[in-house]
Amino acid sequence: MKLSTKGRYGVRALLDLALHQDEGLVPLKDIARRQEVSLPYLEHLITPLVAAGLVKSTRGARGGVSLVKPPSEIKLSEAVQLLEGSIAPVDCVNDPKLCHRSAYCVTRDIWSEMKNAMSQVLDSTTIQDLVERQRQKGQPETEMYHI
Amino acid sequence: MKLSTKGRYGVRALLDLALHQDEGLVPLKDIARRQEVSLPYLEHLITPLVAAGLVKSTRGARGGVSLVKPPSEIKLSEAVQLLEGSIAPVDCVNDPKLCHRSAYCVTRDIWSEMKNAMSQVLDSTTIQDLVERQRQKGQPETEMYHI
DNA sequence: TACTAAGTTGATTCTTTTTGTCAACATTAG
DNA sequence: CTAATGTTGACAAAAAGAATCAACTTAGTA
Repeated sequence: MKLSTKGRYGVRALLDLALHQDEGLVPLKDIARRQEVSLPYLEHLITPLVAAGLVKSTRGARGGVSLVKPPSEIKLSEAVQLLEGSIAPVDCVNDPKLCHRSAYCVTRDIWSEMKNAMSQVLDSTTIQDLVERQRQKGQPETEMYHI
Repeated sequence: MKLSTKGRYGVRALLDLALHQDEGLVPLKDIARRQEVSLPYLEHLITPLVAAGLVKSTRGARGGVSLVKPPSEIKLSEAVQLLEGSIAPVDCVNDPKLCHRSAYCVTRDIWSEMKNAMSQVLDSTTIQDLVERQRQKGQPETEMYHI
């Protein structure tokens, strides 16, 4: 039941982007540095978010990425879905036809309940919520880390 | 966020075992056949359950496995923990020291909430609950599948 | 116009995890 | 004694995860 780095880094990238929105276009390089992720990898992480229209990218000098919607309208469920695919613990929860036992399988019902429990958390949290929590905690990113 | 076959097959094996408790010791071979899992693989799945004292095994002819506790006292959280390890979406939820960002990381808080949501489902469901659901659904296993 | 700083895309690679299999062994009933 | 079972550890094939690299496109700017 582990989240991959796609989901973890991807959500952090969105949060980082939201925190720096006011500075205009944010270069991936900056996000990569602050979030301690390699730039080539971040480029791949951001791809599905751009494809889905959650993030807009601008090429060229002074380019970068920006959020298309306000952070308050970006649910974590949406982001995680794009980054990781379905959070269902087992695929048969989404598509019963994948397993011929589905109709009589009671464990499948439990995995479905787990999915719902997770969805409830992710549906009720937005990037804006993360922004506010971050501002309360302070130290929004690693910027003050100069070794 | 996928459950591995260990968790899925393992919980099904426990349910199968609970459904056939009254027949005395249940050979792994029978569980493997009904649950459509290879016997050598099932042997490995059952190992942590035996080691934890959840399941008792008896070698030799007419041997097999049996539940140590009544099904009503076996929480799914306990079973899944043994089969899969922690359900925390990220390891830093269990051990903040794993990541130097933990203290200021708000995404970690969200993953922690997800873990709690999942735990709530698994803590409140026992193998006995599965047994009862299965009896209501009928067709407890594949026994009536003769092609 | 050239140059440079970006994002895009696809191929490739390395590592780890998953999902098993196999063989040798230990134990017990009959 | 023998057959049926569980135990253990080594091994391996396949898949997924986690990147890296190179070639390309685009856009600002000197």
